[in-house]
Amino acid sequence: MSLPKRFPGKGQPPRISIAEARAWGERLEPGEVAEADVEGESAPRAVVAGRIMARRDMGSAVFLDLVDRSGRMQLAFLVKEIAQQLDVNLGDIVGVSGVPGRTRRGEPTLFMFEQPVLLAKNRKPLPDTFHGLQDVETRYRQRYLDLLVNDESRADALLRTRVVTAIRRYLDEQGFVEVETPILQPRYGGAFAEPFVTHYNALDADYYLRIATELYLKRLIVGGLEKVYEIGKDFRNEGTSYKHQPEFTMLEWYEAYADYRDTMARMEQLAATVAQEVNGTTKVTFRAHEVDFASWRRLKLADALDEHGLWTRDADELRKRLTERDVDTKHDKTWAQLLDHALERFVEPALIEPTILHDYPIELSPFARATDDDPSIVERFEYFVGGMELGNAFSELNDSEEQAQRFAMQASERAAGAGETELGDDDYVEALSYGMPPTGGLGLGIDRLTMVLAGRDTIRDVILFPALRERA
RNA sequence: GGGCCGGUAGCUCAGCUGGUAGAGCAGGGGACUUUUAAUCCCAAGGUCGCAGGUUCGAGACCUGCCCGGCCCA
Repeated sequence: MSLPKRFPGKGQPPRISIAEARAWGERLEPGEVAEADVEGESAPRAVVAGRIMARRDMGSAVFLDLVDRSGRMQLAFLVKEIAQQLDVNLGDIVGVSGVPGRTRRGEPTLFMFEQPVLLAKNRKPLPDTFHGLQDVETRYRQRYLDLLVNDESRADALLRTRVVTAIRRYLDEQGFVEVETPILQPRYGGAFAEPFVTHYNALDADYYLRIATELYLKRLIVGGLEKVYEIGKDFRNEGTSYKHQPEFTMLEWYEAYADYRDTMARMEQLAATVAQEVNGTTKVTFRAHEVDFASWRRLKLADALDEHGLWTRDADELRKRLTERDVDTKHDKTWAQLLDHALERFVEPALIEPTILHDYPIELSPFARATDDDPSIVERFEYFVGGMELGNAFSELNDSEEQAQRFAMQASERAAGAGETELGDDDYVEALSYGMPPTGGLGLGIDRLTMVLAGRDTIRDVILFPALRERA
């Protein structure tokens, strides 16, 4: 049997969404069906299509639940001959044309007077439509089944697209231009992370999947595009956790003539705007805490560490204090690494309320501009919600000579045993040497933001196809 | 990489102290004239993650491995 390639066919009334058909039914009284306005006209029809998600046989009457992306609606087959010959099952995709109405009990229903058009046959049993699909591994490996039977999964997927749309709308309205920069790069940089390495056959050269968009976007600021952003995948060759995936979606923006204070204000505005647009409120519950995206605390990094008795510029002293707190520091070679460890272990988990942590040590921040009153501290901030970092931003270093020195500083950190450092990028330094306006830049983890807005505990719930090992 | 937990029918789950594999839903057949997790009857459905081992006998106990989850590094 050959199934139709389109529905409805040419010359037939257009398909409407199930939500629209349902609303049509809801305008009628219980027990009522839509009637023709004019004598001699046939009753009005609603043409809809979707997947059959329930079938209830009742003697010579059959009821189906039809589902599309907009919602669910009951179909009633009350004509005996049609009901008895109805040859469709759970999971089949059908198109129908029916008269809108409501049953005696008030359920919006399409009353059917002809057979549905079978558009796709389901040949495998669907997962339990009452309990849904519970096995997390199957949910990730066969996400289509998860989306079909678990309403929350579908809601999360749709919420994520609203997040991205809201971000784009905000930035577009603010005069930013969206750009695309290379994912395959001859050098990687812009973050402290291990790259994925690949090989470019035509050039016979190793290339890297980008770990950040930073350095290309700033080249565009040099080129005069003034306000740019990119939303795209970054790749980091590391393990997974509730907040880590090897490929993840990052927003970065760069704004000429702005500094990190302007960038803080813009981030706060974006966060509140997106939350409001996506959820209708700036308040969300994440990991059992209610937090408000419209209310950000600003805290100096040194003060945050001092609250835990961990602010000192002396590496030996810091190591001693961490060891006293049962932290294993044997992998931390430099002061900067010890500090990072202290931040991650004690400060970050405590930042439940939306918090901006600012003024970072220069060793950890090779692209950020120094503060006016302390050359060892840079105009950089990271921001946190629910004990999780959402992003990182700074007043961009725009002096090419100083940038070259910073790369040299990174090389000496590396020589001292720091594992995560920036490799130099002469091509980037050259770009800066043509002059880059003072610029404020920011990165934002889209997956993590979506997690918080969706109230999900794991990043895998907001990534449709999370990374999994190949099954043997 | 380490520790803990899990993997039984397509799905959701039982399975005791080791004694030969169970239910509900889905799928098949039947009954029922407004049901909505419809209901009722019948039949069918298994590499108990994989491989070894212990035992008269293993879904269960032991070892290794695979996949997933949580925590730690």
